Amino acid sequence: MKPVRTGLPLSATKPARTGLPLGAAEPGRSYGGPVAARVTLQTIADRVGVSRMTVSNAFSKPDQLSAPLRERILAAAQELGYVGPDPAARALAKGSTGAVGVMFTHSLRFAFTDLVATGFLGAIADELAPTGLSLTLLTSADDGEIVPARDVAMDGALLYSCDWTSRAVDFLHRRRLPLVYVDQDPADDIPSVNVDDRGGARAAARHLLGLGHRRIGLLLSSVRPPYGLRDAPVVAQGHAARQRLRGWLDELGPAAAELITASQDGTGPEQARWGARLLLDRPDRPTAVLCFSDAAAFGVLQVAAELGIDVPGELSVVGFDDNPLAAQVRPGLTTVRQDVAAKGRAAAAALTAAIDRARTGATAPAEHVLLPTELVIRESTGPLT
Amino acid sequence: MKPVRTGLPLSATKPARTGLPLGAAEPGRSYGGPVAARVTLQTIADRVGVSRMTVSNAFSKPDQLSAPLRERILAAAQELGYVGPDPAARALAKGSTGAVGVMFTHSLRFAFTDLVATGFLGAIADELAPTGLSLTLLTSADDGEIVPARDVAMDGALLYSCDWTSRAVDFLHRRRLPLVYVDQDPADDIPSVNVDDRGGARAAARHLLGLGHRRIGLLLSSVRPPYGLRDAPVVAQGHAARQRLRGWLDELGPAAAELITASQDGTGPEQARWGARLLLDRPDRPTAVLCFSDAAAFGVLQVAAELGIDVPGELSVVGFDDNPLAAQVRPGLTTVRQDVAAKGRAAAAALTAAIDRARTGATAPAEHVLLPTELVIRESTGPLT
DNA sequence: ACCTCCTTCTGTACCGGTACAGTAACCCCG
DNA sequence: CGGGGTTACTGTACCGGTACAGAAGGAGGT
Repeated sequence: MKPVRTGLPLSATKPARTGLPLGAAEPGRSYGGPVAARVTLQTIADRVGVSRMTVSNAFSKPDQLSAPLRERILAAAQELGYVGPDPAARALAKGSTGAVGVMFTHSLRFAFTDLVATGFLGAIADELAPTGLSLTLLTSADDGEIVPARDVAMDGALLYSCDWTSRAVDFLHRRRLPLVYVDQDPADDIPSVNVDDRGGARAAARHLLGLGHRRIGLLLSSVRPPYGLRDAPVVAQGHAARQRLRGWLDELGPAAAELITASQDGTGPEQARWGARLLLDRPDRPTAVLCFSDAAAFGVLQVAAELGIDVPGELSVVGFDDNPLAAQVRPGLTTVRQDVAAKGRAAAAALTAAIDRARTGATAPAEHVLLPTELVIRESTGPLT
Repeated sequence: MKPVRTGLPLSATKPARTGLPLGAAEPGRSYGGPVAARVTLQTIADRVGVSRMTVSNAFSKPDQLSAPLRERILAAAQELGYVGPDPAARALAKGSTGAVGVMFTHSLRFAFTDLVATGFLGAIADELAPTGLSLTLLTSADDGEIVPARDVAMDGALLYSCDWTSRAVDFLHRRRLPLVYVDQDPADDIPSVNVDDRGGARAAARHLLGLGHRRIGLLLSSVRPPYGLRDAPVVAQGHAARQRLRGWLDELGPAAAELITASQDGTGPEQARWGARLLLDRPDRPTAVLCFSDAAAFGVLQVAAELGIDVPGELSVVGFDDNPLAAQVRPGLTTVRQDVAAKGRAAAAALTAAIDRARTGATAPAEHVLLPTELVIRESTGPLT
């Protein structure tokens, strides 16, 4: 007698299979309902007359059994319509799913509309593909019953443009998942990938100063009253935005009397135009504007055109990111390039490394990658006239 | 005595907890290694002095236990650093993960670069968010050890711009996952979402005929020699491409002697330019071109500009999709609009419906959605001169 | 002939939850 | 004061796999 897992109480056992060729196919203990019962490893095992474990090995560890037997098992599986080990069960038993998450605070739509985000994600997808890991898109929504960050099985996650304080991010941490921060304030024990936002911003500011500009507008993101320029490097939303502002102020001087700031909420085109108006409608209109992103800069270019302000004759505009559109708008946008594809590749590599580390129990210190930025001068900036 | 699941052999049991307040925290049976042992439902149960089931209910079915006890349990969980039921285990026990897949044949990068794809995916993401389902991106890659389509746990999947014959698609079917076809030849038993490609193509062709064009070029996708126009409606890759061609031929007449066809491989900009050259370099250059996508049409516009061919003066160009860029290129591209956002919403809705159906065992017939298309006339088409 | 090693397969004990069918205590009612 | 219905919690039996430690049998060495 050998015990066999069945739907019956444990005391019920089945006589051992002899391994002899079977006649008619056993139709899978059909007390599961009128539909065909679920085919599991056990079904195949019974059919072929081997142990469940051997069938498992046939799929997951081919070198653990003889080739002919494996063939027989695979054939039986095919015949019974068994595709392979159930992913959910395997995930539980092995402790690893084949998927990693990417977390956004913004609506997920942002992940597909913003060219900087899509470039980044595309690179991740490409980099992850050969490892066999799939990419799961996570939102920080935590209102519903289901909170992806807490309830989706995954092997690790990328935190990208996330709200630091969201409950979802907290879940991710508390689950002790291998994480990688992208464009976030680095933490000692968590690998991170960042670009040299501050350095790039400095270059942008120096560029304008070199052209003679002194009344320079700064277009910030999500800095609401009562906060002003002094607090902005702290309260602006997003590590990148804060670093960029810091970089500008490094060069311009934090107290520069002639700095004019405006802040927009969010990253959509409407918000960009709104922020642009705040700067361009003023009587003491700046002669140049530094924008926290290209998307924001596009708003400035557009509003300038509407107001009949010549760029770069009357107004210089500098963006950030080198969005693919930056080279295509007229005039071409001077901007600070970051290599989003490289960022994506680095992030994916850091994540797979972190997952490996967690799996093997290795305790290498967390790596912190800082990618360079580069000022790209196009037609939207010119000398003060 | 009540049996308690421990790491010890089954015969070992533990005396029942009395429910009295506990002294020092039991440090989680630390024979798991030097690091803190994993915190599970049982850990919390032992701590609070209730059954594992009650702890499970505290998280998953709040109305199954009294509020004060639930509070105590949640507090203990918090204290022990327990985030919530393990997603993998829950997936196995409940038979549902919180994620659905979207399958691409193209490199995943395509999912993030093609504006038609991103619009579609963004809409899906938006539509799915309130349901709590996460989106997992799947490739049809099946070379590695891990095949996402077979090895990733999910509740259902969308098949989008897929290679019909790929092994990955087959896996998805054989797993009996709830599926929805998008832009695929509909199958009776599987819900599908399509747009009226054929009708739209007819409108495009009629438009050109009405403008007097007779020598019309057709830019196809992935129709390699030895196949010609006659076979193209069958062999062209992608349901949409085939339907569009059929629609053109409906109006132009399949044997129209003056039709000129060219085919490009793939959907990238280079391929588009290459396909465009095939048409425009000929001595019997067509006076108008119907393209299977806007992306291809952009290639035609670009090459025409390079060759000094005036559009629409010497050449009319019609695209397909109404890619967001179609309105922005010069001259504005006449095209057949499909509402990709609506397609995404419909696909997401169909998938959640299919998943519900599978869950409840309901057997409603599969729905087949067909969304309208609309000819959008811009500046790239004009009368034959 | 005996011992060792390797290959191939098996059995048990998990992975960490949930479903479902109890059971005990309490409440209300006639 | 017994019966019927709640409410609150418990026990058992799974979900469908994998890890790991045997066990059986044959090959090879001495």
